[in-house]
Amino acid sequence: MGATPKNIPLSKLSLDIQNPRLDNPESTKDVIAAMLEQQGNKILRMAEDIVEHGLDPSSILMVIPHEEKEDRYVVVEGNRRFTALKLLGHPENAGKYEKRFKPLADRLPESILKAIPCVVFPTREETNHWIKLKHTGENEGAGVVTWGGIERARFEQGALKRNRPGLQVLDFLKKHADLDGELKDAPQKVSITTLERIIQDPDARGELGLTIEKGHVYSVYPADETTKCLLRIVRDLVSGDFNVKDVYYKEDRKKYISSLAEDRPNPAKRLKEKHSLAELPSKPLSPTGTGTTPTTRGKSTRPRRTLIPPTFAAEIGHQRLRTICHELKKLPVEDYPNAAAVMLRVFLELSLDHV
DNA sequence: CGCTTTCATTTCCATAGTGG
DNA sequence: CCACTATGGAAATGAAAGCG
Repeated sequence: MGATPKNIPLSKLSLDIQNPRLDNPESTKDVIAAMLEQQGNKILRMAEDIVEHGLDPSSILMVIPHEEKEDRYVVVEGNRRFTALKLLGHPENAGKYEKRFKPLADRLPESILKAIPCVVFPTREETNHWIKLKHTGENEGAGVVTWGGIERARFEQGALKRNRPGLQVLDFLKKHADLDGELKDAPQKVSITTLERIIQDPDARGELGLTIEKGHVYSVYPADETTKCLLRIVRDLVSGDFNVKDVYYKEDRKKYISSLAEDRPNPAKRLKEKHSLAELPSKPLSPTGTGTTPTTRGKSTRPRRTLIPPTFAAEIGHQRLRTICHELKKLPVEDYPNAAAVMLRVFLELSLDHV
């Protein structure tokens, strides 16, 4: 152990000859040449970003002491960043990219190159684990788990100002519909770009009674009509046998929308005014259950959706029976009436045999 | 000119293949 | 026999073209 943070000037840092991105370079000159050869434009882009925003403070260079030269360090992690910095310091080494690095170098505040935040490790071995985590994927979750479409959309809508229509649809459904059973984690599972492909098609929008202005989604139908059809679409999206290719081209989308049939909103119920999906008040929990106010905690007022109540407790000695019981607590009867019926029969017959 | 649609590139995923 | 890797194909996303 003993990784210590330290600010080191550019002049005291060396490129790593053993950089895994490169195939056997001889000298640091080669390293730079090879890095530029491999990904010149990416490094240029990074240099631009550094000039504009400075160095990413959350991600510092990992260095180890130089083997020969006292007082110098070798950069073992962050070589792309370091190459960008080095070329910002000495654009004359950038070969064919020189002309493009020069103006960037002129704009770079000098202080940046004087003290580059690094973390010093005593030996290369001690860096291996951390480098692996950064570069070899998720590592069962120990490493970097990259964002999917939904996470990205959330970020774009939240932190950046860009509105994502798909996200508004999902948030709307979370507020206004009971997402349970197969749809419980639908908001995480749907491919948001596919959803947006549908609702960004003007013809589809017309059928669904939606409009999008500056990324904000509006509906001209009452909430329950909107919910009905959006829920259907989301259900299709997570159903497994549905993906982009079903709505890839305009013609596909047309077919798909008409296949929604009565799940489309009823034109008779069209409202005069459009309203924003985001601003609709939440729907009351159970519109029908007025008298029996379920203020008491404990029992759920929601109608049961499975054959065996999920709370049902029984000691079942038989392995297979136990798992069948478990499955019957999860299988939504509405959606799988036959499977549920057959399973129940098997469950009963096996139970009798077992007794 | 901005919004749609189509095309191209990148990324993801499943499966066959390979070696321990 | 199992676990891991390479590979091809499909899907998602980004970019360009097209259209009104």
